[in-house]
Amino acid sequence: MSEEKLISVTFSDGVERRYPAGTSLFDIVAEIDLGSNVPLVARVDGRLVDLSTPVTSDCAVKLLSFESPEGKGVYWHSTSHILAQAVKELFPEAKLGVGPSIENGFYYDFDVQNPFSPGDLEKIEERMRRIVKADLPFRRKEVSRAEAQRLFTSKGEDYKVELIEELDAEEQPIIYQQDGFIDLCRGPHLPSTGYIKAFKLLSSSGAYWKGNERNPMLQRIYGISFPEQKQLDEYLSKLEEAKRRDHRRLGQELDLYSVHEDVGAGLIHWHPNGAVIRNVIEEFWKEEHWKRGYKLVYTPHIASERIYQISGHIENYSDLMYSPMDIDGIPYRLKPMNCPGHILIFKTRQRSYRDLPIRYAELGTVYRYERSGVLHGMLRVRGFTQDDSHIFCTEEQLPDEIVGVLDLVQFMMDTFGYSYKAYLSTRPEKSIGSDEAWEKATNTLRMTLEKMGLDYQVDPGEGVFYGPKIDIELEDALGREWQGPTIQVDFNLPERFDINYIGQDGREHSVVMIHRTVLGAMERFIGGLIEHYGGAFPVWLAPIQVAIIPITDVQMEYSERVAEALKADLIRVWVDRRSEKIGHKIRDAEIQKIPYMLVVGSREVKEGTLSLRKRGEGDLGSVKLEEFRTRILDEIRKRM
RNA sequence: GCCGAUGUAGCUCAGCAGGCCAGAGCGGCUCACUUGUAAUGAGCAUGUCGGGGGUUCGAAUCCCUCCAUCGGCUCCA
Repeated sequence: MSEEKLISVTFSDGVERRYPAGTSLFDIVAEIDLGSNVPLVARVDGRLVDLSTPVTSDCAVKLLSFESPEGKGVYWHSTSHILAQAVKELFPEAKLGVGPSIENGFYYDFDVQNPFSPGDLEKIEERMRRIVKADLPFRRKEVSRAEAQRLFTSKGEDYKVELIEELDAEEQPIIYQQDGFIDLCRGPHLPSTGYIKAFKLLSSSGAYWKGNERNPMLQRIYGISFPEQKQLDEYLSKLEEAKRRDHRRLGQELDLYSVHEDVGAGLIHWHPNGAVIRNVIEEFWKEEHWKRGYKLVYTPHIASERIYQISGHIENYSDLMYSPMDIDGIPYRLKPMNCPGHILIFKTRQRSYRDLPIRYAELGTVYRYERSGVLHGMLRVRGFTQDDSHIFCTEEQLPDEIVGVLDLVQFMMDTFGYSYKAYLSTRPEKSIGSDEAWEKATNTLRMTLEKMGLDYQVDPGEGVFYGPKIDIELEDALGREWQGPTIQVDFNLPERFDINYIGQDGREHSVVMIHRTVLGAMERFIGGLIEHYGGAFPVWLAPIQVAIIPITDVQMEYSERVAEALKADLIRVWVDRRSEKIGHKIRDAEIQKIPYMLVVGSREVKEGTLSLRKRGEGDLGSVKLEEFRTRILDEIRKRM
């Protein structure tokens, strides 16, 4: 009997086992009972590999199922290969682009004569089902560069050939094959196509090769897959839920806003209901800024082009600015940003160190040219109102100012029920300012985040050219991320505008300038809020806070009296005077997502009470007017 | 801006292998009902069939073009 060498495999749970050298992970897995947690791939000494990989020396192994991010990624990536195989079988002339896994699912890009139709997607799905059923193994093979070149050139896969040419010199091309389908791919992959239990192709669209708009446009197919049909159904119903919450749909149903072709794309008209929400938020915003030492200012919506030459906006942002209009022979522009105006106000007098910090804040409406294809409801528009502020301070004051802004951010986001993550963006390649200034400011931002105990990630090189920044990402009720507050230090404008202050030493010093927004823009923020709340706004924001529902006309007068009493406290009340059955009125109030309903019948009139009903919760029994008034005012005050 | 799809009543949608007055449901209006916690019934009216141009005896339907919207790409508050 030959001497079989045993090697030691340590699993992630600490268990150590011995196997003959050359045993594949797949065979190892077969011996272990892992319950329903089917392993898909493994990390061997930290490297992600196929289960078909043999273990040849002592190693640490971590088996990964669909429950892990890596497992999901591999699962989806393998599904994309199945998609590609199906497409190649049905459309042999299609050329392959790339087909990675993404945050939710996967895609694959193809160069085809005719874009895919919805009917094509069905046919492709059908073909994919056959490939899954055949349970074809994914086979990995390392090939030489020349071999890979020859192989993909002979297949006419120009894009793959391009990818091979771009491989690092030391990187060896790897191909994966299932059945007759061969793809250039780093892997790893599932053991076989049969692992895919439930999948769906979701959409197709154009996408530029390598994401560059000068490159040819390929046709991309998106899809998703899961180990269980139930998970796919859940995912699809989550998509449905997101659709139900879509701010464009709710904006229409709840009569919040509209956009008009005759006015122009991306320009929002706020209806009374939407305007209430905006007004309440703006009042709250102003109040909070007053409390925190900001001074509110207003600046004009158009300005001579000269100011944007000084600020550098013409130079750096001209493609997002609207063309000039001629006024008395001078070119004027619609305001794309509020900063120059605030700076001019700052500069109207000489500032002493005693004046600083100066915090100017403005709900400033700006207009920016957005390409037609990117417009999206209230979230991506061409005219919007930023909750903008510029803080002018000394270098010493910078840390405290950042703390102040972050504290405001936390307070605001807690009020709206968002959780959030912070990102620190450092110096990009193309930038202005000294190394020293960058380092100082970046460190200040970093130290402040740490001091406040905020979790943050560093985005290296993602800062703006004029300074480092902190971005806050919000997570909404559906777990989706939104771009939120941003705090930017600016080394550029103080220099361009030559803004400074007189220090204690009687000499001029340069001002440190911070741009910051907390909500971003009213349009985008409220569009996001609509989805966050699914249209069911908390009482303090609800356009109509109380619906009073008389059962018959006999209770109309009493109802009106109750309404008047509540209106006196600025509570937004509506009396449903329609000659409808109470069930109908309640249904409509629920659909309109009105937080409170007060049902008034003869019993209530006789007893001088109200029958209280809460949105989504149903009948709460009878209350006295005073009792209800106290309750709702308390909720409004607490911004519940 | 690019690729694809869509655009018919206030809303959601049917009609679109060209051909009598363009339809349904919801909503609206009128009338009746006076109602107890998620849809009372009857009647009436819905309209430059996205805009412009063309083909045709005849266009919501076919072609061209512009606009808007939707899904993506690229870009972004």
